[in-house]
Amino acid sequence: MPELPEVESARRLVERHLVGRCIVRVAVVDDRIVYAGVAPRRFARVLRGRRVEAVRRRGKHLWFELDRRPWPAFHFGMTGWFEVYRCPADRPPFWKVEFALDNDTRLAMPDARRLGRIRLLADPEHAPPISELGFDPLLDMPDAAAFAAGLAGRRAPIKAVLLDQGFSAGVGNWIADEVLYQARLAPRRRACDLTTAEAHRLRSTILRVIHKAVDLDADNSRFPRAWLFHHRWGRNSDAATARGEKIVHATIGGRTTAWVPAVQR
DNA sequence: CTCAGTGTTCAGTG
DNA sequence: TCACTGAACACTGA
Repeated sequence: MPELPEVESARRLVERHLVGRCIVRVAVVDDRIVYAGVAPRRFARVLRGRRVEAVRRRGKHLWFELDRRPWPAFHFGMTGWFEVYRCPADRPPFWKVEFALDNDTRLAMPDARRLGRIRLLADPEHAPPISELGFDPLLDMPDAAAFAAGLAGRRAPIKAVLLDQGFSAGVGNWIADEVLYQARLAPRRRACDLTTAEAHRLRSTILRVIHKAVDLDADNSRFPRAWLFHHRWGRNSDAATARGEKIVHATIGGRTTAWVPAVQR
């Protein structure tokens, strides 16, 4: 599920259903991996009875503002997400936490692979890991000059830099590939070797792709057909874009990378 | 049975 | 110290 658009979609879901409501019960599972730095039982005890005042996001991290600190913070890893329902029987498999609200609504976070994290922090925005994030393209994208300056100090492949959450928070594997395809940049190019014009093109492409995905509520079935997204999955050798361009798969920045050599330079 | 995967962290290297 | 790379983490589904 979780890159910036999916997490923003989850944020809006929770905002619709939880803001202004009180948490009457918190159910937890005893999972010391997903719960990071807090015992699940304490997490439940501290949050019961609190009122939700706002839901915030930065990069792939999301947290609740409550009427009293500390506040819960969530990261979805690869397989986490939020589900809202009313009937207790609809509690999803692999759930890690379930909040019951004062209007019979329930919110659960399932995470099959357990790479997600649930924290309890006095000030999530100003504590690691959120405080160590770089810019968020939706919240505080730097201007063109500052963006180019950021790339100039990096010798790693541009793909690896985009994946670095300390550079661009919220960009994950498919967004990085999509943006490089649409900006016509080869993923192995060193970030510091991009020209000013290429850096500016990359910056505006990041904005365009992320805004579009968010506008579509991260529903990938509605992403434009011309996007690489629909054609990149599976490392099959006959993969091609909608325009018939050959897609190549490689490992760059430690992740599977799909790109189109005929278009990306 | 094997392996890849919409992610992050940390040890090791230069 | 910094930047970067690759393995580890943990588990499902193809």
